[in-house]
Amino acid sequence: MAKTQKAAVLTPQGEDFPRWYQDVVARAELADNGPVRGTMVIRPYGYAIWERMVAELDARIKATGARNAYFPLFIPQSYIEREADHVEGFSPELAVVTHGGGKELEEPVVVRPTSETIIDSYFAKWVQSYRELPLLLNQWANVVRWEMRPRVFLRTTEFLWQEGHTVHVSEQDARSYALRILTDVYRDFMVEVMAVPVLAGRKTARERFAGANTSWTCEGMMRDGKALQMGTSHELGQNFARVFDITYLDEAGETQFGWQTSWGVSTRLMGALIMAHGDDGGLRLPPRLAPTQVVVLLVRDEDGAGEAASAVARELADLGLRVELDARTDVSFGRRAVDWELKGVPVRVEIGPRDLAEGKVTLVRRDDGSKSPVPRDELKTQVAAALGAAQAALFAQAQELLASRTVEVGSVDEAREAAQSGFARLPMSVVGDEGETALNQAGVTVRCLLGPEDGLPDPDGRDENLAAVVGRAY
RNA sequence: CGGGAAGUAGCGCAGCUUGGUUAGCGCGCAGCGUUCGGGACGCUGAGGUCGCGGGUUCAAAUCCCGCCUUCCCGACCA
Repeated sequence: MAKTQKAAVLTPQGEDFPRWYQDVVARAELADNGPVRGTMVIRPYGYAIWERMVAELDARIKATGARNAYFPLFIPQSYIEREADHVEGFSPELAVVTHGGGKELEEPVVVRPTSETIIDSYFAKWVQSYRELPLLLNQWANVVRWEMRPRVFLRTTEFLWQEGHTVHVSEQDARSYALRILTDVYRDFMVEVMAVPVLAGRKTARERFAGANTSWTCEGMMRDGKALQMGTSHELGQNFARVFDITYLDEAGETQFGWQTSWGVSTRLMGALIMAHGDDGGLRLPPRLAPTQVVVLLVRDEDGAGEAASAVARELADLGLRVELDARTDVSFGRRAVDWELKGVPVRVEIGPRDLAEGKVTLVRRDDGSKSPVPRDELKTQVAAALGAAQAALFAQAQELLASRTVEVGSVDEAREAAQSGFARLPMSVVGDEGETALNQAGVTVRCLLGPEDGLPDPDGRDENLAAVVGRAY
C-alpha cells in the first residue's frame, strides 16, 4: 500500500476543544444541525446510542415502581402561569403557539418546556385516597426551551428526555424517592453503563429548578475540566399540589395535599458521553453502552478469510454480544479502521489471510489502541475480557481526570482561579451568598453541595455545613 | 439578547479589495484499471439558484440595505 501523509482526522482536543466536539459529532455521524436555530437532527448512529441509554434508564426507572405514560405536547398558557417560581423560571424560554387552523387562538398554547403543570392537572383529577399513593409516572418525550446559545446535544431548543412525576403521602416519602432516582437510576446508569464518575449532591438555592424546594444533581467532569449537569431530581414539596389542588384523604379521613417529585435526564447525556471519553481519534464508547460492541473487520477476502470472518462474527453474536461484520473490502483497510475508531466501537477483531495462516485473529481495543494476536480458540474469552477491561479503563481514566483536576481551596478567589482548569472544593460557609455572586460574575458556578467524604449531604443539613464544588459549566 | 467572526459543490477553502468570458482548488462521490495488514494510485466524469430577499448598475459571488444560519466570548438553562 502506498505510503500517504496521515492527515489529522479531527481537530485535536488540545488545540480547540469545542471544535473537536463539533468534528466528532459530524464525523461519527451522530447529528446534524436542524434548519431552525437550535434544533438538531439525530442521525442513525447517534440515535442508536440514545436508544441504548433509553433502554438502560427505562429498566432502572421501572425497577423503582414508576410506569410510563404520555401527556400532550401543547399546554394551555394559563397552566404554566399558575406556579409563581415556575413561570418566572420558564417564561423567557417558552415557544408559544398563537395560531391554529388558520385562526388566532383564544388562549395561546405553550409547547411544553417540562410537563409539571399539565401532568399535575391530571394528578389532581386522579388522586383521591392515600391508598393510591405513591403515584409514580414517567414519560419519554421531546420538550422545547428556546435557547439563546445552542450547542448540539448539550443545549438545544428541542431535546429528547425522560421526565418523572410523582405524588407521595409525605415529605419523607417524596424525598427518599427523589434520592432513590438520583442514586439508583441516574448515578448507577452513569457510573455502571456510561463509565462516567459523577458527584451526586444538592443544588444551591439559586441553582434550583424553578418551583422546587430542593434539587439534587449528578455532575460530571468533561475532558476539558468543565462541569456538565447530567441529571437532576427535585423535591417539589407541596408547591404544585397547592396550586393544582392535588389532594387526598388520609387514613383519618382528613384532606391532605400531596408531596411531589420530578426528575429528568436528556439527550444532553450524549454530549456527556462524547466529552467524558472521546479522544483525538473520535468517540470511545464504553462497551455496556455501545450499540456495536465488536466489529469484525475483514482485511482481504482471500484464502477463506471471508468465511472465517462471518464465522467469527456469528460466534461472538451467539455469546449475546452486539456484533457487526465489516466485509466491505472495496473500501481500503485503513479507512475502515479509522471510521470504526471515530465511531468508538470498543473492540475490533481483524481477520485477513495472514491471521488465518497463523491460526489467529487480531484483537484491537479502542480505548488504549492496543493490538494483540489471539489464537482462534481463545477468541471468545479474550473478547469478553477486552470488553470488561475497556469498560473499567474508561471509568478509571475519567475518575483520574476528576481527581487530578479537583483541588481543595480555602477562599473564593482561589476557587475562581482553580475553576479555570477544573473543580475547586471549599466549605460552603466560606463561599456564602456574596461569594456565590462573585463566582457567578466570573462565569463560575457552585455545581453542587456535598456531605462528608463526598457523600450525599444530609437532606436536612444546612448549606453552610457542606462542601461546595465549584467549576465552569456547560 | 449584547460583542466578534463567517456563510461559494457533500466537507474544507480560494476568488470579493479594484463589478466584466465558461466561478476555481483539495478532499469526498461515480466508472474503469492497478492496488490492498492503518485514511492507496492513475485516468475519465458527475456535482453550484455563490445563505435568503431587496437595491445600485449595461453587467453583481464581488458594491449597498434587511433577514436567516453557524462558530467564539458574555447574561439564562436538562
